[in-house]
Amino acid sequence: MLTISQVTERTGLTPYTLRYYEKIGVLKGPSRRAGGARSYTESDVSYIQCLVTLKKLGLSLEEITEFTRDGCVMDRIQQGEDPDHFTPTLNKRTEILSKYLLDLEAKRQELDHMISLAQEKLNGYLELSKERCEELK
Amino acid sequence: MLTISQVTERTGLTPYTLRYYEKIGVLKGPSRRAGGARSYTESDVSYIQCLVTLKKLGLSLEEITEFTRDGCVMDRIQQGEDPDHFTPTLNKRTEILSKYLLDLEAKRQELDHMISLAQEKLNGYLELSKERCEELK
DNA sequence: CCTTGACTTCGAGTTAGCTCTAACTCGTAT
DNA sequence: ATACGAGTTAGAGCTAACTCGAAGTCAAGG
Repeated sequence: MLTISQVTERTGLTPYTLRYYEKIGVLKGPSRRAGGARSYTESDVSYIQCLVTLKKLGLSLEEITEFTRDGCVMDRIQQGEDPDHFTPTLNKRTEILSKYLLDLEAKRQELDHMISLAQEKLNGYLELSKERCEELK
Repeated sequence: MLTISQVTERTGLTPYTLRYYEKIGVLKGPSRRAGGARSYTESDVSYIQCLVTLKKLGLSLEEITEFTRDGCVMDRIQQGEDPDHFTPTLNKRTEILSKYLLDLEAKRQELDHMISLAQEKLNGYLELSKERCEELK
C-alpha cells in the first residue's frame, strides 16, 4: 500500500492533481489508512499511469473518464465477478471500445504523417550541411 | 486567395480561433484584401492544418510555435532565399528538429502501447460474447 | 509532552485556450 | 439609397485543469 507522495513519484502527478482528479471523479477514491491518509494499490498506480499517457496524447479528462469506464468492467469480469451482471451493456461497451481503437489508430496515422514530414525537413538540413562541407574543400 | 470562413471550413477552426492565434503569434498575419479582410494562401492553410494535427496530439500552442518556427527556415531556403543567411543557426535548428522527431517517436510508442492494450481488452469482450453464444446453443 | 513532517479538507486563485459581444466597415444585391 | 451578409477590432467572459494557502489531524521520535 502506497502513500500519495509515493504515487506522485511513480506517476509524475502532484498530490494536488491526484486529489483534484478524485474530486471530479476521474479517479475513484482509494482506501484509507487509520488517520484518513490515502492508501493506493499497485493496480491504482497502473491505472493512473495509463491516464497520464492518454493525457499526453491529447485526450481531455472527460474523454479519459468516458473511455476508461470500460476497462473496469473487463477487469471486474477477469477478477471473477459474475459476467451476467454486465451482459446487457456488453455490446454497447464493445462498440465504445472499438470506436476508441479507431480514434487511436487515426491518431497514429496523423502522427506518422508528422514524423515523415519532420524527417523530410531534417534530411533537407543534413543535405545542406553536407553541401556546405564539400564547398569548403 | 481564401477568406477566413473558407479557411474555417478547411481546418475546422472557428474565425475567433484563427484571429486569436494571430493575436498571440501562433500564426503570422496573412495579407489583406481591399477593405482589410484577411486573405489566406494555400500554403497558409496547410500550415494551419499541420498546427491542428499537432494540437490533437496534445502539444501546447507554445510548443507548436517553438517547433514550427523551424519549418519556415527550410521553406525559405527551398524557395531560393540565400542559405548563408541561415547558416549560423543551422546546426541549432537541426538539433531542435531532431529533438522534435524523438518526441514524436516517443509519442508513437506510447500510442502503440495504448492500442495494443485496447485491442487486448476488445478481444476479451469478443471472446466473452462468443462463449455466451455457444452457451445458448 | 511536544515538535516535526506528512498527510487531510476546503475554497480561492491562476493559466491556457478559446468564445463571444458590441460597435463598426465594407461590397454587393434590390 | 438601403439593407444585408461577411468581414473588422477591442475587450470582456468562460471553461478546463490545475495550483496553492490556510488551518487542522495524526504518528513517530527526542
